[in-house]
Amino acid sequence: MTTIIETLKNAVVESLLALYTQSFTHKDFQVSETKPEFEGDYTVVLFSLIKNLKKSPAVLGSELGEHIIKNNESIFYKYNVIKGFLNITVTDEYLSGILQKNYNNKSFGKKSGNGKKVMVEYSSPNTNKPLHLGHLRNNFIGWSIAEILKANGYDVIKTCIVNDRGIHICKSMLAWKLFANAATPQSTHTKGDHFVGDYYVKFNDEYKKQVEELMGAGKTKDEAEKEAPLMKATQQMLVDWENNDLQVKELWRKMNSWVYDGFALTYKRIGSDFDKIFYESETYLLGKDFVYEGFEKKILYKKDDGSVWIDLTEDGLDEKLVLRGDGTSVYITSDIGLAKQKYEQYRPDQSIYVVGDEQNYHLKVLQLICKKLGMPFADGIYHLSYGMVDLPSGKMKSREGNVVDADDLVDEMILTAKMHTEELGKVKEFTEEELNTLYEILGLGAMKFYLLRVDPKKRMVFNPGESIDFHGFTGPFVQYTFARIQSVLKKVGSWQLAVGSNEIPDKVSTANEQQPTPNQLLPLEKKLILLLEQYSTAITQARDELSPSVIANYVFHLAKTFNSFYTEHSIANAEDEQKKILRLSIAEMTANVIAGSMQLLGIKMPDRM
RNA sequence: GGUCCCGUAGUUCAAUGGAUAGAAUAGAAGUUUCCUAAACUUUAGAUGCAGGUUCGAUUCCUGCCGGGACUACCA
Repeated sequence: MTTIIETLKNAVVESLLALYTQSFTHKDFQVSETKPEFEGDYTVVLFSLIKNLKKSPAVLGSELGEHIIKNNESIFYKYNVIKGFLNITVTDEYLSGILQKNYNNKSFGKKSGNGKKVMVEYSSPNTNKPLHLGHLRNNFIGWSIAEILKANGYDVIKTCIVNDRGIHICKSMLAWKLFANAATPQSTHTKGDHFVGDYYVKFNDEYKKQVEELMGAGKTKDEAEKEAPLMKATQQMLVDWENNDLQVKELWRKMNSWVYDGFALTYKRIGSDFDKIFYESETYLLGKDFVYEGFEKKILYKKDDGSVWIDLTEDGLDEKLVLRGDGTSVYITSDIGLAKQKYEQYRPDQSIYVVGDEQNYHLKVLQLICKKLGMPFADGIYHLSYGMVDLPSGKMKSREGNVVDADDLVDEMILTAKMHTEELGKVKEFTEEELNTLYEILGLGAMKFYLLRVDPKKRMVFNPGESIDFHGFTGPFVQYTFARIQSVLKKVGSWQLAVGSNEIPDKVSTANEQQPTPNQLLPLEKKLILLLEQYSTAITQARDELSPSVIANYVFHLAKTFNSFYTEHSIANAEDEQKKILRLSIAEMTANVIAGSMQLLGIKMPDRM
């Protein structure tokens, strides 16, 4: 279905050709919503056209307006020109038609399949510590982007690379071995990922002590850090791991399984899931084979110590190591290998990496090397770079112990939802189970909305006090609007059955014939239908910008407008039966679009709250 | 040092080069015999500084000031 904005753009292009025999494209001019202080619904900005056409804005505007209306009278019926702006009004009949056709169409605004496949990699945790606030932003963005792509007709594969090996994993393993006395998550009643994370912290504490001791004995900091027994033991453990030492591998498997159990709980709770999980332990050796190719193409070169490098200085970057002197691969190498494997297994047209902006350089290097090697998937790599989440006090630093733990935060949000709900006392007859479900829906809704309402590219501040707010530009605000609509629809209950959706068009069109006055829709009614019609535009824009915040802003605006409408006009007790049906249709369609939008953000809707 | 990002109401966020820079929250003042007041209405409050590009700049360019990230044979 063509949106009103597209229709208007087409009409402008057609009119320009018909009137002045000059062709323009959609990109040559702008169409936006008309500002509320002017009359009209959509505005064509004429400035960019007047140069080529050698017309004054006033003349161009009226000639264009006249022509557009004459040729599209079912959609546009009135115009005015102010300065360089042509304001056009949409007919009530057209908007009513959209409403009648779509008020109970739950897939309204979504696009049908376009045959393109996109892979979205997100989350990508380390198995040495529990998830924190930053991971939550990553997870919510990744999940939402996948939904937004689906709504735009893409075939989406959600994936995750688990960083389950390496020196950092060995640190928690070693600490457990030395200090745990064979304790387990079960024996200590601790969630597995937190349990292992505690030993990672323990390692760092003990390591720090050793380093300080050595420095007290006259060593420099560098020497002390290298010579500390714990560090040496960790490095030995990594070597043993790579040599498939049975005991080390067994310990590694055991501790990782604890972490996976913990992650599974968290993922389930926050609603994250993946179609395919890659494990670094299985992919870290990949990527070495491209080295030979690279030598042949004279892209890579060897240094005296046997290490292999690529020179990216011509592209404004540095020289980058791809293989160590001993022939083992580094991060970038296995990432290239993984990228290749992804391509070979799934053949996506595009591969989106949801990765923090501290890795901008790394991802740039990754894509550039792939390009230089002539990999077919190189151009499809896209880094969806998101900013860090700061606290009001500044950056989260695990060393300073001010990391916001994901599980704690979820608990806190749900608890806050509970307190608010109990205070308001609107759902007293809910069962225990219904209440718990409601608290989760509200708490998670508040948290997801808070983290997704900001453009991913931007660094954002997480304010514990404000984020728990359930008023204003928040998830619960939108959820509340939805619940209210459900309440009205439930109360009126039988309207669809009694009236029948196929009867509505007759009634409205009859009314139109009898009453050709253009003011059939009240301002807020019209505003809402216009907004609802823009849903698919928001979905498209969210994809173009790869930003869930577009949806969050849209749905908030919609809910806000509906609340004004709800306060201003009675739905169930409307002036007459026709108005009642109109408003019920608006309410139902608003509820559907709200639920659809929030689904794109991974947020569920309560029927009551 | 080099590369890149960011400076918008007290605070947190908006604004493909377009009309009088929008919201939310905190502040002030109101709205409940009537579909859920987690709501609605009114009010006050901002583009770091200095230039440039043009009909028009929060947006593009240059310089300065302030904040941040990256610049590992860690991942």
